[in-house]
Amino acid sequence: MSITIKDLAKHLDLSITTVSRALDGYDDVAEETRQRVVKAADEIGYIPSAAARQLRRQRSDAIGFIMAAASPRFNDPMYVSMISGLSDEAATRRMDMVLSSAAPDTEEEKNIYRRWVAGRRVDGMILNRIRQQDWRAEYLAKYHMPFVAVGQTESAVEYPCVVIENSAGFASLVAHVVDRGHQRIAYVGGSNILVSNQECVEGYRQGLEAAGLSFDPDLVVSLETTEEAAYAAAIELLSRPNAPTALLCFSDTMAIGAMAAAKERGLKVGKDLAVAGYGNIERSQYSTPTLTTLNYPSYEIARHLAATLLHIICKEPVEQESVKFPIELVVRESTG
Amino acid sequence: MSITIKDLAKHLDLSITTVSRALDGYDDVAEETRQRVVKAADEIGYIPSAAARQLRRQRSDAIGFIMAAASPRFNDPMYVSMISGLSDEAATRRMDMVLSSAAPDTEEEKNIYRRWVAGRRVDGMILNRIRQQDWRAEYLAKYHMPFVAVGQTESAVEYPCVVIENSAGFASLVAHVVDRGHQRIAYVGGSNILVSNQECVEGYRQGLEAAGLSFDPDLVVSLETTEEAAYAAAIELLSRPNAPTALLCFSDTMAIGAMAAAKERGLKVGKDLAVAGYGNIERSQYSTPTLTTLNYPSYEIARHLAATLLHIICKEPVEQESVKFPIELVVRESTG
DNA sequence: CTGAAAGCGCTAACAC
DNA sequence: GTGTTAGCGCTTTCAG
Repeated sequence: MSITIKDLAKHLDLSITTVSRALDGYDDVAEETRQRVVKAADEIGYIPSAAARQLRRQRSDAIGFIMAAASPRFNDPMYVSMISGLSDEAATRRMDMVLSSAAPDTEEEKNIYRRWVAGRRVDGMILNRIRQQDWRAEYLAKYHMPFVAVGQTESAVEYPCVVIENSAGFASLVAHVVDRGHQRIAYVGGSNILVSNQECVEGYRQGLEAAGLSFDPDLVVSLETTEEAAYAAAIELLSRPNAPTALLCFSDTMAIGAMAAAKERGLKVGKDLAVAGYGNIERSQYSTPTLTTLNYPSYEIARHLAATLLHIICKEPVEQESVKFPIELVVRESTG
Repeated sequence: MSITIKDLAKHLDLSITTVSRALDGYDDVAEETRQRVVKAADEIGYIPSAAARQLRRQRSDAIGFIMAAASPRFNDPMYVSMISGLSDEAATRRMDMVLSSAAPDTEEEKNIYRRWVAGRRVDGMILNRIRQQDWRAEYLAKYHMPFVAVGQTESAVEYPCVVIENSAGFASLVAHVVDRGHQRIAYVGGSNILVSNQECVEGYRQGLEAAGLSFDPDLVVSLETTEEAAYAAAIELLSRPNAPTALLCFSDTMAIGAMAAAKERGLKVGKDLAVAGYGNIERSQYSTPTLTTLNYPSYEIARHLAATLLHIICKEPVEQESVKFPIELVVRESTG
């Protein structure tokens, strides 16, 4: 089949041991020999078999990531920068990333975990969209598979994560629209299963409190994180007798749906109605009107996550168990 | 470490051979035994080690894909649907996708290929953005690594691919703007190294010819596929004494850059100037004005590519060597 | 129908 | 410094 270490050893008239050690840069091999080996390996095009090496070393040199599939063929554009960040960081250590997508909490998702974890296909995993009770964290902990995540669950398992300042972000968003004169502010949220959504609600509540406004549960909705769901919810909210004048959304995509609803209802966004999103995806700066949002630095977050995970895998000390990522307000036209 | 086939065999008081065969569904094992084995494997949570299996079977059960990294932290949003399509299709065969990103024609890119191909980390590769002289195709062919691609190179290597009707697409785009009354039409293109760009130029030329307009090389520019590059080029084009009144761009991102240039020059897109893109990315329907573009069904293309590749890997007959994907015109505000 | 044994390609003790 | 040897966990002949 492919060219193996045996071929190379024979070619050089050396034992495979010596070849292996020379290539791995051990110091108990004569410098001259090492050079000969490296040169020959290069000429002959020898690359160690990943499978053999993995089997022997009990390491796969790969990290795994699973995208939360929304509907088939549609996934959040944020994933591109996330994935780029993860694979860029992995590449710095000559590691690979193995990727899949699955709908959250499905049998399909579990199967991938089983394949990857019990089958030792990866050395570690990255999780995002952490859920309140997240079986993934428990599963990985149980199998001693290193992992890092965006956000912390409620479960007992401890793991390194990046903390996104969702509460502070939404509080600042509330402050911003209050400053623009709004009093009836709604929160168009995502699934309550998501920890981040709950944090956003909390920030929303804090923001209201800080502004001396009362929290009205009727102005908080919990939806699927899609444009359509947000559109429908916004239509309903805006049809109420005492309709809100500001809609703060859990994602930019949802905000865009909400803006469509406003247009449908004959309201001018940025004037009659304030709309804001979360994510600062590219679209948000090209929508009409341009969207006020909270910036979410996904590439940087991903690099940090991967770097931390690689530290753990390589048993290097991890600087900090959790690092905070500030979320900053990006003011554009949609809030006037 | 993890639980192995040996443990399971001991637990059942069977030989590992029988266990292996029972699990792989061979028919030369007693039905009763098979059931016992399957049940025990499930209870005990046995999953075969990926590395051991790969080593023995000389297959990795994974396909590889490398994104063309533009600048660090920025990658085309089209990749999300592409990657989703690839991994969804791979999942249907319980295969994984290994992913990386690298700038085209760099040493980094070559290193990944070496690792994956010579190291047998993948069973096949998917290529997009095929280049005129594409070393990747030659390299993969040389190492007998199965692959499929978006588009065909000029090199001698034969491989299955999807053919994107770039020429027909751009010809229809020209026809459309001519129909809207434009006579001086420029092509704001991508790198000439890309086969697809050349095809677009060809379609542009055909479209002009069909409309009885002459081809002016000065109205064709070749750039990096970024918003910034297109912005700069559009500024230059629009400053000319005999400026074009229509800009057809190689990508939606470039078209958005061109629209920004038009605004800068005080031109009203859709009225004074027609702009069109290619890709039909999400942004294109939320830009101001909304963008006329050519739809590129990346999810479907990806699924088809992966399906074909998996056929080849599994040595199943491939229906057709190359399949054509039609590119359809999506008319929006930017062309009036 | 089931088991014994070889070996995929590599690394890591351990000898010399 | 270098070679011999024993496995990593699995699949697959080949016997029985």
